[in-house]
Order: sequence, then C-alpha cells, then structure tokens
Amino acid sequence: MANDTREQFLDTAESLFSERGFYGVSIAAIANQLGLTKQALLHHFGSKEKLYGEVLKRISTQFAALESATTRVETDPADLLKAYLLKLHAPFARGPAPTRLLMREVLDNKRRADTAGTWYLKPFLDSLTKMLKAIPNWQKASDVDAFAMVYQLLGAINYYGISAPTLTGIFGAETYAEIDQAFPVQMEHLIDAAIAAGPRSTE
Amino acid sequence: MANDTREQFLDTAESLFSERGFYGVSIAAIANQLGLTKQALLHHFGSKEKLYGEVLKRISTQFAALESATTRVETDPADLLKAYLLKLHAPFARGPAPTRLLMREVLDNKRRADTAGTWYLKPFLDSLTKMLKAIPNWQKASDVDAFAMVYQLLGAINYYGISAPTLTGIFGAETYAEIDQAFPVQMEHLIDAAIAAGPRSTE
DNA sequence: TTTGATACTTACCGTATGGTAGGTTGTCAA
DNA sequence: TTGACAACCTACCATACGGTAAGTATCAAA
Repeated sequence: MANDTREQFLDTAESLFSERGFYGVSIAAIANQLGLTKQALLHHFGSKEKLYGEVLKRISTQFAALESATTRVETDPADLLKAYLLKLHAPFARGPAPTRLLMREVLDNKRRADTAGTWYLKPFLDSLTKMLKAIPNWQKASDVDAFAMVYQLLGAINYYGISAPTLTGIFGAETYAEIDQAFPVQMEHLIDAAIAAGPRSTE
Repeated sequence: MANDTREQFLDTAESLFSERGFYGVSIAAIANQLGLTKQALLHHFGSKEKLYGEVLKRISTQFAALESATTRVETDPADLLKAYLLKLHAPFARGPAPTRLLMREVLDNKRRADTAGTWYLKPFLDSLTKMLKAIPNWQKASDVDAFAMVYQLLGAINYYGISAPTLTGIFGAETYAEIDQAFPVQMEHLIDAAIAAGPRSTE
C-alpha cells in the first residue's frame, strides 16, 4: 500500500528527527529502519528537506485538531486554558516526539531560511493569550503581559516534555517515575497560581 | 598568543554550536571564522568531540561561579531563589548561547553516550530544589514536589531564553522588544505566585 | 648556532551524505 | 496483450566531513 509506506516514512522520520535533529539523521538511516533504501524515500518525498517539511506539517495539523477539540469541550475560560495546556504535556498521546521536534525547530529557527516551523505557531500563541485574557481577573491585562505569562507556562510544559532522558540519567529510573507522577499535579498547581495571581502591569 | 587563540576557538565554537548544533557545524567552519584552517583547531583540541566537551565544561564552570556568587549576596531564601532564577534569564551577561547550547544538550542527551552535559546539572538542580524548600511555606513539601515546581520555573526561563529568533519572526522586531521588556516582570510575577502558592501535595 | 617546542600550514585519505540516472517488477485499466 | 504508471532497486557521482601525515615558520633556551 503506497499511502501506508508514506505514513510509515513520516512516522520513522518524525521519531528520528526528534531524537537526533535534522543533520543527525541520514535519509538512508530512515529508510533502513523500514527495510527500504533511501531511493524509496526520495521517490516518495523528493528530498530530505521536503520530507522534513511534511513531518512538521503533519504535526501542526494534529496540533490544530487538538486545539479545536479542546475548545469544543471546555466552556469555562480557566478550565479551557488549563485543559489545553495540560494536553500539551503528552502531546496527542503520541509521545514526546512532536514536542522535541518543535523544540528543535525553535532552536534552529534563526538558521532555517524557510519558516516552516513558525507559521503554525502564531495562531496557536494567539489562542493561548486569548484564553488567558478571557479569564475574569486577567481581562484588564495587556496583550503583551498576558502573552508573556502564557508563554512561560508553555515553556514550563515543553521543557519538561523533552527532559525525560536527561532526568532519568540524573536521578535514575525510579526517582524519575516519581517525578513524572508528581509533575502534572505541580503543573496544574502552577497554572492555578498564575491564573489566581492575576496580571502585574509592566508599565 | 596561544591561550588567546584557544579562547577564541572556544568562543566561536560555543556560538556556532549553540546556533546550529553539533552536527550542523563543521570544524572547518569554526576555524574559517577565525581565519585559520581546521588543522589549527585540531592542533589545539585534538578532535571535534573534545572541543565540544571543553565548550560545555567552560559553560558549567561559569554556571557554578554564578551560583556561588548569588548565594553569597542573597540571604533571604525567597530572594535567593528569585535572584538566581532571574540571573539565568541573560546567563552570565554573555547572551543566549549557553542557554541554547544546554537546551540542545538536554535534547540530545538520549543519543550522546558521554554524559558531558549532564554531570553538572544534578548539583545545580539540587541547589534550586533546596532553595525552594528553604522558603517557609515550602518547608513541608516533598523533595519531588519541590523539584517539579522548580523545574517548571527553570523551563519557563530557558524556553524563553531560546525563543528570541522565533518570536521576532512571528511578531516582528517592535512587538518582540515589548515582550522582551515585559518578560522579566512577568517572570518575577510567576515566581512570586509559585512561591506564595506553597506546595500542593502529590500523594 | 643548534635544539626543541609551539603554532600553524598544505596534502591527502576514507567514509558518509544527498541526490541523479536508469533500470526492474508488479498492478491495473484499456 | 499492451501500455502506463507506481514502487521500488542498483549503480554512480560530487561534495563535505573528521582526521592523519608531514611539512614550515617563529622563537626562546642551551
């Protein structure tokens, strides 16, 4: 099945790119993992860059779907923001690969000429800011202040999302398991604290 | 001057590695930026891996110095934690390169056999956790809960620390300037909120 | 004035990489 | 039965990479 192979390529590429970065993965390595040659990959995607672009595109599509699904379910503004942020913790229930990949994209943004990893981000960030400002005691906050706060929460989540190997290496598997269990609670706790604190004006 | 060249190599390598990652930079590119050949670099450092290791080592040394300097100045536990975290915002007043590089190290930790980027991190994280637990209303928190909270704050700071190019690309230079001005205030605000909220038990 | 070390250089090598060219095989509609 | 196309393959290529080998220039100590 053609479509099947394509999808498998995207899965494998996403996983490898997220773990080793664009330059750290050869197209031959991706293809070999599926028992194919790199020419099969080039046949489907044309070039390494295009494959990478399609991986990013697929992630951003799933991202958008997650957002609209959450918006449909939650009605209270505070609950919506919390639910959305918490869902990013284990993105799409597909493991940490998307988070890692997007973090790499943020890191490499300066270098990469195309803005493939950026264009999806603006509406996403705007939504988050809007969600925070929809909460009663944040309504008088400026856009910039609300954004800065929301971006910090996003940073907290994403940073943790890529830290599993490092934290396991530092603390060992058992302690990491404890941390991983505690984290969602503490994350919700921090979000609650941020919401409850209300804005602090910059000017 | 020999030492001078070495130091220049480390500066250039730190900058380039932070922007493009280990695989994204050739030793020839580093050397060319100084008007030298890659063999000059190999003469001083032996191999690319060793150069990279020395860059990390230098950063971690500066990191430790920053910690002890802050500990020496601040006495109130809450102030100490705040001061330390805020100093990480513009690390060592040497720009975002160290933050970017360490973020890459966290991302690549799974792959890299040597734990060069990890060994320095444990005492650093232990210090942070200890700082939080020294604050009166956090004294009864478990180590894991305190760590989870502190790690989130660290994540918020580091994530923002690598986001300048991305945010500039999304919002434009003027808006980014506003954000960058607002950020430290909102960061301090979030830290205050987290401290004030006290622990929420996981069990 | 020789020795030896430091700080480089050019020349070269094996390997890996992304990509091209040109097959071969299987499927499926006309 | 044929023709066309998709889905691969082997063969090949130019380039770039990290690293080795073998110089050369400078300079200070003996």
